[in-house]
Amino acid sequence: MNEPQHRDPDLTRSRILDAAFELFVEKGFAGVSLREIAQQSGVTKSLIHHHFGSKNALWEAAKEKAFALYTEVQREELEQAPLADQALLKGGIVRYFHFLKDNPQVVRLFAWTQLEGDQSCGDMNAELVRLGADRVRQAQQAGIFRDDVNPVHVVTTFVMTCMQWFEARCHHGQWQGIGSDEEFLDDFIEIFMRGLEPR
Amino acid sequence: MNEPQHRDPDLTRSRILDAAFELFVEKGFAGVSLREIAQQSGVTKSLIHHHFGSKNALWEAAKEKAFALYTEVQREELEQAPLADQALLKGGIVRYFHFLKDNPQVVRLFAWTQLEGDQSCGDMNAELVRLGADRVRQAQQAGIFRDDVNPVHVVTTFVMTCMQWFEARCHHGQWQGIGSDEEFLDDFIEIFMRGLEPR
DNA sequence: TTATTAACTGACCGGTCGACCAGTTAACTG
DNA sequence: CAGTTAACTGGTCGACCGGTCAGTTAATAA
Repeated sequence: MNEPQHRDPDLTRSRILDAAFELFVEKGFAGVSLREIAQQSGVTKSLIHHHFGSKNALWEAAKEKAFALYTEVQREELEQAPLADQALLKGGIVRYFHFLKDNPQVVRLFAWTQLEGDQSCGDMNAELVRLGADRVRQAQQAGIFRDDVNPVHVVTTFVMTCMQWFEARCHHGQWQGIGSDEEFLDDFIEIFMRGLEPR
Repeated sequence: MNEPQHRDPDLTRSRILDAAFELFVEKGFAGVSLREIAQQSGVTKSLIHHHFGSKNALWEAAKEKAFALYTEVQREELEQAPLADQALLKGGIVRYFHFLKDNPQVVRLFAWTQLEGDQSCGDMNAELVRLGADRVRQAQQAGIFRDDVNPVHVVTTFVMTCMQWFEARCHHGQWQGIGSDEEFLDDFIEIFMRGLEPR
């Protein structure tokens, strides 16, 4: 039987990273102090420097953690067999929407990096958008989508709407007459998919 | 002829507010110090406290400045005579898009407040959305738009897409195959308007 | 001209920031 | 077992934070 270890650098590292991730998502880079992260993760401030070097490096690590999950899930989705009919394309949108709903931290971290002007995660998205645009192009060639619009713009519209829905929740949450996540998604898909139908 | 005044409190106030606005838009509330604002506006830090009381109050004043412009322009737009045909509705979207393009600071300040969880400017938007939804409802009743979707969702989709386009510019700016502002707007309107056509 | 008000200054406050470092201790290696 | 490495601690650094205050100066009202 393994005796309980007094030291576990991997665990320590991940506890720091988890706490940093949570706090950065909540308040952004400038809004969080290393002392806060140290307290929340139950380690000393010096240990953070020991494991990550600086606040900036920790921030980069937190972003990487979030976007690794995002990239992995989306690439897996996009590298499946081409979606042959409208119902499957619709399913792709629904799954993307629910991924964001289940991972609101990713959405917030995206937003923080956007405001920072950080291009790195835009670059990371670039390949996913390329794959998505390929899918749209296939659907256009198959006659499922109209072919007089830029496939990249189709993907962009759909991605941005889903992102902004969750990012702006605190804004539109109080609007009179607005529906639930699912009701909004239904209406958006209705409009979006019909707008993409060939004449 | 007026002799040049040695003191001009109104000018001082507005110079502070302008500098604060610019810096808050750039870096957010937590990312800006009063010393920075003092330096940029050419006044002493104490004067900022004299005119605004605290950093928080200055932040509120900066938000108010941005959103006053936004609200005024949009209300004016929405209180015109009801838009009777598709071309006019399309024109409303185009004007909104270009307003955001011409006032990127407003978009960024919206984004900062969203991440802060500030509901006040969501509330401010609420009335505009109500007016917009009324317009959509009128178009539905006139048979210009399909009537099987929630009018609030129509407005929300359109507002969010325009907002996110400019907010996420640093992300999608590098994507391969993406078009200019105008090309994206054309495609979005194409999809969105056709998606709203009655069967 | 004088009194009052308010714009404005510079110094200073306690507190927090990220970073650094010398020293300690536990785990690993040969 | 001794020797090396690295995880970990506590204390400290200079810089900067938002805010306060006593004092000065310019505009204004009586």
